[in-house]
Amino acid sequence: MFVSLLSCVDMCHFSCRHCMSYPFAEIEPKWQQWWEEQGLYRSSERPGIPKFYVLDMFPYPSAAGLHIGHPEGYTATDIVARYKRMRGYNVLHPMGFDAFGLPTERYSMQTGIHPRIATEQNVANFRRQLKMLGFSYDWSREIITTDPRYYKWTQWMFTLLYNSWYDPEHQKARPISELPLPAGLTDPLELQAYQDRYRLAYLATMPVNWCPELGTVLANEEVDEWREKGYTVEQRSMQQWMLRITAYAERLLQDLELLQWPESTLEMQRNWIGKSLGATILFPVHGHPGLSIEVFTTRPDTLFGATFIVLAPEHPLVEQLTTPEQRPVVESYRQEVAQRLERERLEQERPKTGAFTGSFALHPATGEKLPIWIADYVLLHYGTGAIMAVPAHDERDHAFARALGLPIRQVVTPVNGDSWDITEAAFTADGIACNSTAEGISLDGLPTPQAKERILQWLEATGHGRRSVSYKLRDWLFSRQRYWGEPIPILYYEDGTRRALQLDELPVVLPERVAFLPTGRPESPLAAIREWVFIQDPKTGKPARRETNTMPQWAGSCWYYLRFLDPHNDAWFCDPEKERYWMQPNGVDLYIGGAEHAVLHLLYARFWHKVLYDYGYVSTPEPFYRLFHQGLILGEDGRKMSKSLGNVINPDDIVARYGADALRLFEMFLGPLEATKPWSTKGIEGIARFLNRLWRLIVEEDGSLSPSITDDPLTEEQEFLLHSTVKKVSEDIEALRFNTAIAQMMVFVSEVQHMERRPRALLEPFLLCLAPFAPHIAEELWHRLGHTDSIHTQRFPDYDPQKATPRQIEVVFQVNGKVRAKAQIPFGLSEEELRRMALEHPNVLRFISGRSIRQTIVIPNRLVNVVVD
RNA sequence: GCCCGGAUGGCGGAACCGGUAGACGCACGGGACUUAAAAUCCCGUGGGGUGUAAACCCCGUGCGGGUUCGACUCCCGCUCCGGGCACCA
Repeated sequence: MFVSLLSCVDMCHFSCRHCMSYPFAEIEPKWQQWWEEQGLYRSSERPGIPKFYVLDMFPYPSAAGLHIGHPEGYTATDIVARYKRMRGYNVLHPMGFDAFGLPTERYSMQTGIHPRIATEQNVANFRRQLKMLGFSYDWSREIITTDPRYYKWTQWMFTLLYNSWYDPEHQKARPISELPLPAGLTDPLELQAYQDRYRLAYLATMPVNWCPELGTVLANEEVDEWREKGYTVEQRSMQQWMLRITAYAERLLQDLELLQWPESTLEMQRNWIGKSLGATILFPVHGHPGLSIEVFTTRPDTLFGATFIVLAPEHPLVEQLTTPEQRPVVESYRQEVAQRLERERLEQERPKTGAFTGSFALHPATGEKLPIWIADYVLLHYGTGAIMAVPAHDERDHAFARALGLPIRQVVTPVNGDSWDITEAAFTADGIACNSTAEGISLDGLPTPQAKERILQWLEATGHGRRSVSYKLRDWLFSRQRYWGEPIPILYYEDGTRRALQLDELPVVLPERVAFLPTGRPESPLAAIREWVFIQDPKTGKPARRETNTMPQWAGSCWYYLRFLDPHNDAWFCDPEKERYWMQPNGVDLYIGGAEHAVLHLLYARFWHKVLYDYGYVSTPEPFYRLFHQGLILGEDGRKMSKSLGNVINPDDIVARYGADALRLFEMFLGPLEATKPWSTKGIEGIARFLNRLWRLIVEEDGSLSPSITDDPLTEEQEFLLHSTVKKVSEDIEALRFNTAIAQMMVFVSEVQHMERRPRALLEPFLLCLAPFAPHIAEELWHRLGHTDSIHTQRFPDYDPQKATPRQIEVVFQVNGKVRAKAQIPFGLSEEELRRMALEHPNVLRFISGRSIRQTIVIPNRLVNVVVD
């Protein structure tokens, strides 16, 4: 009985939903097919017509299919693309797939399905889902980064980097052949080693994160993710390809000025680049004539407070500086540190440890002997890998001095003259210099900024140091020991020389037959395919070995926005004329994607773009001028959607139940685009109601056109409703405030619902406003109203500012800032008239009686505030 | 620890340049239609109070101050939440 009752309710629910909902399941695929047949969203260069390039961050096609978060950003760009088209712009709105990467390779290891096949399947599913949502992509421009016709150019760009050096004088990349060489450098291996120090892509041996189970190195940002899944990650020293992104640090920082990006993202990039101004100072080593330790500091004004020197444990001078007596201590400390690196480095306030080398440096101003220590709180890769320790004015140095009993000398006092207990804590703020006098130099009494300037001049004049700049940014580790990535196009010869392949030799195609299972050896599965690795080089006739490492996942996304401009060109990555047409003057005009790419993809792509710019291959210094991040959509429970929590919403289910238009509208209505906000199943039902109400304005229950539709001219009220709606919707689209645009459209529908006669002149412009948001229902109703051409090729309606202002408006009368009365007045009523009305209003009189009026403030069309004693 | 965001009804949110706080949606309550339900439509809904009623009053945008005729909005000092970086000299 219970069961039958349930099924009855279910059936009723089911059948009612079908008879009451507009037929989205029919009309959505119908129009999608029609649009495709008509080629409605194809774009081509049309000189003289203003262009608009609106781009999504293309997805990684996982086996799980589209996540509910994908349609959020994609709908936003689609609304803008459709709106701009209707405004007469030549819009480029492409889509593709970023398909190389570890997740697919892992999937293949588990299922035995070849990554190429798995990618094809996943892409097909993603493409189906994207088409189901009715996005206006120009699918003829689709690209997939794993296509050899695409990655040919990714490989070519690598060779461009390899064949370039950064000329600091001209501040740009130049061909390596133009690198000035030292006289007498003729040996090929020596020449190669010399050039390697300048190439933008170079080999370096360094400690990396190696995961034995995965059989690959991992990027630093990937380590935590895999450790959480139970994999081990260890440090290994391996030879790796690096990209010299640090050469571009200053330009990457400076050009952020050109961009309209979220402040948080700009800030993250600035922090990531991490520019510090300061000085490098030379400390001669006692007993080693001619040998100096170079330190970097941002506080040269505290030079007189330096009481010891600390080198990074891996610093190249440690060997030479360690005295025989101290060797055992130093050696054991270095080993301890090397092992510690393998453990988590996360322990926040690790106690300071170190070892004394036995040597001393000489203070450049006082000649005092300063002990030279090594400690792991000094990092090899930042600054010069060595510091002058000023425990009085640096917290870390203070902690170290306290832990090891080293002297602390105060050389800066608080500006306000307060005393400061320097043994208790470091004083790190700016202040007034003291105890800072030696022969020929004194800083005493100078405020910190002036003290810095004085000491810098002294350092430069005496040759003890110079102004310098340091960046946190490090070079980009670019190789992976993976199969599913772009092969790095390098050949090695038996004599130790190597060369990058030339354009006519690209692409280096990924061999199809491969064993994916990790070998346990620190090399790519490609290394096992001997017939692919070992070849006779056709250009030189010499036996050669291919590079078996592949590129990281980020490579393909570094330039895809350029390939969309000319996706089928086999002769060049992008025709220069097409590049100029679509990229001038502001590159990608709108780029929307997740904030998780704030520093990785968005920094890497900017770097590659600048290299291409230096060669004149692209015409703008930056790729993406306006960037926006869509916020995360949480599960209905307010937690992040995840399979294990069971709160994942699948777009396929939503579209089946409510239609694509409802999903699109709802994701935009949820809240501000950039906000994190929870999904709500009840909420989408509200959107479905709105669309049904709209449908019933025009279509009768039997499917015929509503008899309420007339050819009447608009009344004044109707004109106001229409023009204020057009104004609100167009302004909100430009500002990406889709939630409030939809709210206004809801107001419109509610009002029209109550009209017995519904003029076409009211409904049709409204459908044009709705078309970018809900393209299917707008197209269907447009056709039902008798049109035969597409609504999406119409002009977006203009509004008349006069008609968008109401005739009557409510104003408030305040007494001392409190609302005491309201009144309906004609819009634009004069200040005098308003003031008179306020002062005559009984409720106002009641509050001002017996008091004297000090002031009356009149804000036309808004309020009158009467200020009384 | 440092850097960036944010905090508004029962919930998601709105309020553009300092000018009616709570648009729009959800949820909830009442009503109409219906044998009944669903769907649909109408009315109400920040909290408290006075009044038969029409109305009217007080409080209210995380907390404490300030500027202003007037503050969700600006300034100073906190609390909590989210994100990023993290021994960067």
